[in-house]
Amino acid sequence: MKKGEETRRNIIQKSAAIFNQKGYITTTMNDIIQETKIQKGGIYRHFKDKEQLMHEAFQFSAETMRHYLMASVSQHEKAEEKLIAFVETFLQLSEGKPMVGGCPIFNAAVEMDDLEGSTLLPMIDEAMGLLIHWVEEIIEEGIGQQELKQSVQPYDTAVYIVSTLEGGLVLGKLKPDGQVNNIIKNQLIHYISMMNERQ
Amino acid sequence: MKKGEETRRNIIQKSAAIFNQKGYITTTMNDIIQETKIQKGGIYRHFKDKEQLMHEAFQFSAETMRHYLMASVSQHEKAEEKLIAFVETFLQLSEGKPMVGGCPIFNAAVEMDDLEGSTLLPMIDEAMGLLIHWVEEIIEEGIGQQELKQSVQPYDTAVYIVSTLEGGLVLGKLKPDGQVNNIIKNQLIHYISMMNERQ
DNA sequence: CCAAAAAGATACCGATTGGTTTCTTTTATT
DNA sequence: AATAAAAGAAACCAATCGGTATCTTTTTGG
Repeated sequence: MKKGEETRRNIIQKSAAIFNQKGYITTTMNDIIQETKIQKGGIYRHFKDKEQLMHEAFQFSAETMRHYLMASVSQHEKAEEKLIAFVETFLQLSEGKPMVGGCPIFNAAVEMDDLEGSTLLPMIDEAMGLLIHWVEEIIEEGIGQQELKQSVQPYDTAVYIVSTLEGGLVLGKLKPDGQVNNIIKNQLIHYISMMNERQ
Repeated sequence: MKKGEETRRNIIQKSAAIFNQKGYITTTMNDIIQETKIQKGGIYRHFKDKEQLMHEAFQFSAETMRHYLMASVSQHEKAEEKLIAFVETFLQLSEGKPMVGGCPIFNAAVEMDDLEGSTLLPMIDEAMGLLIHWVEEIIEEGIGQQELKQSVQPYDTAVYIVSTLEGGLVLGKLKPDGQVNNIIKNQLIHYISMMNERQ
């Protein structure tokens, strides 16, 4: 890999972490300079403006999270196990895995959803849609394999699970003793177990 | 009421709405000037700095939401009905009632929870604690009145309900057709009904 | 109705914002 | 090793940030 491409990725990676903690608008180019140790001229050689860097950093964050979740979920065969793995892996975000600052899609959604003219919003919308659709597919497959009850509604269930996880992650950050995460995890696992065909 | 006090409240009210949509740090004094039609000198006569205005605006928003929820919940006698009223009234935030921009406590939490030195964070923490504790009390009373099952854990259930509502509210804003709100509402009402002593 | 006090407008301040220009250094290719 | 191209540093830019000082207007209490 050429040198330039390497620093380019480094800038995206570093700034993605800052964006996810401080927010996209709140984060300044000086914040990124401080973290990357690359001067303004060096950064603006790789990105035409802050907006482009925001876009690429967001996509990087969303992808990172998808891959991390995917690696965990794909280790299981049954739908119920996949869903539990999804829940547990998602809640690892509270421990900074695979990134600090919580769910990047959700954080960006809260920051941007009331701002007019946000060019990031379509990307956020798509990334959240992907996440929900993925859970939906896991459930659909589980129903097809007759592991989950036929009465389960895949989309509704996916929206419900993701909503609870996202909300719980934020509430857990206010009381950082891990108690909230355990509550959300236990309640969701119980909820998922109720979808099982047997019992 | 004296004239000054009137404008003071007006500034708090207007800026609270902007803060809840644009975020506290992102909102500029010029945004507030534009909305209140009061010049900078006029505003800074009532508030020593932006931080003080942020604090008072947040408390105003949190109180407004509490009062709105309280007015709805207190109309019911039984715990199950109270909880359902809480869920339905909370989700009215998606329609801008009693304020635009979603839940002010949660929005502020997402914005501030990773920022160091945020003087707003303790207030956010307290406001969210109040909200959860209130739901917890409704559940405790319901158990005491033998309306809800003894096996129900008040705190855990309160955290779970609020998490789902908060997450669902944000997800609903990305797809503003009201579908997500209906899903969250139906699932939570079903969840609450399972806590009922009979059935 | 009048003076004192309160409220508000205007103009300004230094610091910081995102962004650009220019110059130097490093990397890659022959 | 020489040279061109790529990468990065440094200095600078106008615009905007939060905040202040000063002046004018409006409200208030006697």
